[in-house]
Amino acid sequence: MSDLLERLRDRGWRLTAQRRVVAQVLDGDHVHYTADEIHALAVNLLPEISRATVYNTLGELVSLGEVLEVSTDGRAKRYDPNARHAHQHLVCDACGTIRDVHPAGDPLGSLPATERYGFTISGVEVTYRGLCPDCGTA
Amino acid sequence: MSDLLERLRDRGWRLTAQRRVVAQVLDGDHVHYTADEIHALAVNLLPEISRATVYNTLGELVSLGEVLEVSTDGRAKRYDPNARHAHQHLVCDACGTIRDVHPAGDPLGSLPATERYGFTISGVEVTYRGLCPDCGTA
DNA sequence: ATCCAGAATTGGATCTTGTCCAAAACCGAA
DNA sequence: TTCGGTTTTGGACAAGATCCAATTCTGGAT
Repeated sequence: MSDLLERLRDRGWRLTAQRRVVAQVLDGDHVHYTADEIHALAVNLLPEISRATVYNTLGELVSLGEVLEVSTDGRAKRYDPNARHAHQHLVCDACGTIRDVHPAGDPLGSLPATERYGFTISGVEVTYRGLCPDCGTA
Repeated sequence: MSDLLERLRDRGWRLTAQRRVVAQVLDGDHVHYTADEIHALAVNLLPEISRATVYNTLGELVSLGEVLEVSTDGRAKRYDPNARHAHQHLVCDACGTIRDVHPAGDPLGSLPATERYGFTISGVEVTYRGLCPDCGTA
């Protein structure tokens, strides 16, 4: 966690109590939260933090490349603090939970030119879908 | 298009003017629309159709497996009438446009057991991201 | 051709997610 | 300690989507 905060200070971030708390909540988990979940967790540590600040801070972390924004279906976006390591996601179709996975194989190469339709391709995402342990046994 | 309508009638669907129009709008395109775009197109053909009906109909088509719901980032969901053929998506990060692609290679196999964390996996999605021809030259 | 029960449609209210703004509070360099 | 510029706040707002009771309509039965 201090890793992240140090990187941010080096980039000129002011270290406010609010930002520290958001960083602390995000730290190192492999199951990702929505902005409102992060807000709820942050409130436990700092009761007066506002929703807008959590959204602002998450947005800045995404811009800086420290956190990834992951969205599934019409649900709320989730924030993945594990932006530095290549990985894929496992999504529960019932409750929306997202987990990181680190598959062995290389994700397929890029698209053949005949399938690009003039697009400039910058990346590939691979998402596995299914039911998490909690929802699967219902 | 009548293919789709016939399959639906076989499953006990009542064929209303509204449903016919939604099916007609969805028919066979490889660039996918949002619900509101579909509503706008439907209004051209049937001025009094309501937004709720378009949402209802799309939801039913998704439940029946005739249409896929595709969502990207915080944007509106898009509807992919091409549910019966395996394919992947090409998404424009600037304007949200989605196109189908039909890559040659098999999408990677399923996840190794050690990476499943108790999930029951039902599918894999592969999405290429980039800029479409219109947005890329800006 | 007509009737009728149940299914579908309507449109407005409502919910959720997320963004925006001006005022107030705060951080940290000097 | 002071001060300027950065952050935070919270309430208003916007977009996407869902819900609901009242109304309309479909299609099988007659």
